[in-house]
Amino acid sequence: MVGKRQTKKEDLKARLIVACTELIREQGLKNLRARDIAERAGAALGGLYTVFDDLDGLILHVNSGTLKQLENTLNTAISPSAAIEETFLSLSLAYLRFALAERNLWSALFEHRMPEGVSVPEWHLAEHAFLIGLIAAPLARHMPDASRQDVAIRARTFFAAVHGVISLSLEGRFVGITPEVLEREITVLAGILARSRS
Amino acid sequence: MVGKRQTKKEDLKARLIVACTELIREQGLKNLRARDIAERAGAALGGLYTVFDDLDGLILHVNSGTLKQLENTLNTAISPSAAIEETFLSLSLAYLRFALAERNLWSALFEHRMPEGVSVPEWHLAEHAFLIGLIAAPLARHMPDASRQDVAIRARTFFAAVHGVISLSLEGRFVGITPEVLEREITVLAGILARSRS
DNA sequence: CTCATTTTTGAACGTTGTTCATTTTTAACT
DNA sequence: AGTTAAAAATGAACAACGTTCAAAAATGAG
Repeated sequence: MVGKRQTKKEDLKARLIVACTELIREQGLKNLRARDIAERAGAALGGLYTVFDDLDGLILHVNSGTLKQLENTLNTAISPSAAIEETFLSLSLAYLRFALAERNLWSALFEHRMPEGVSVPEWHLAEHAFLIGLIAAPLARHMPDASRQDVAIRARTFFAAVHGVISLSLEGRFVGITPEVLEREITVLAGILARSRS
Repeated sequence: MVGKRQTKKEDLKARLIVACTELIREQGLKNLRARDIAERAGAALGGLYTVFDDLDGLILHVNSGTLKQLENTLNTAISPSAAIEETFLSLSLAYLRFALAERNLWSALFEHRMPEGVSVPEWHLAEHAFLIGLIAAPLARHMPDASRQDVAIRARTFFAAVHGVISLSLEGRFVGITPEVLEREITVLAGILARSRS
């Protein structure tokens, strides 16, 4: 049997992650406060620092959960046998809709920065890999002479391109465009990339 | 003749912008401190708030200067009569090199967020327009049936795509790639976009 | 039940951005 | 030049933040 000590600690950790996720979802990463998290989790302020090194550690776990959500969403949006045009289109639109539906959680994935000198831990970097894999699979069939690594790099490029369009739109930089136009542009870009030959 | 009052105020404003620019360039937006800016500008802490509403106002002016620098760099990178492939390639590579050379100032352009509820002032949003214009000019020749606005939207999409690739790389998300590979990927993407027909 | 150990707590600390009463500077007017 | 009201500069003080830590509460082995 697991001791009451460890049980309570894991419970606190889970409550903190839930509270932090909700607060980021509701108010965005920039308005996140350690005191708000502790209060919503029903814990003392100091408790947060008995589970995580600092706020960044907690945010990393929230982002980890968001990535898992995103992975599920994207996985159910595609069928492995579909043509590359259809797969790119489905992935891009599913990504766009996820970003729109969970704007703050999605933004936190890319807005969050580690403090000076500290880099993102390896276990969290690795969690991004599925995004590349999703694109690399159909792309490999279009790059039969390329190495596995080159396909992965190209997949990363294509993801970053679509991500950039969505990101710059939702950030409200430049003059804003309507969601309908954004969806159209994403559709066009996904088509261009799917049909491309370098 | 202009009064000593106004002269000194403008001088203070200029010194603050220079100091803030240098500090962002050296240490990045995240490590920017109001006290450091005032000290480097040779001013009292409170002086900052007699010229700008808050730190965000000052950062906006720094970003304004960075955009002007970027505009000069990109303008000298292209020739108006060149083919679209060459123009897209030159612009993309010049943009990449600017981002690499002034990484922190360039990052600040996109990392900076206004406080809750406050939106970026119109005069600063308008300063981004040249980026779209640079791409829209050659693109219009490839979209003869499209309206001026549709061309601008597509130009924005293409910029965002290239920007996304550079942005995600320099942020160090996912597994990093070397500058050479990044340059290759940017070259490939610029070619794909230049040759695209939707 | 006892009590040494672990966990939880929230007051306190150092560091932020911002404000404001005070001092200093400016320039219009005798 | 001297006077003085207005403007500007100053830096101590304030509120709010992330983080720490001495003290209190909870735990579980004997």
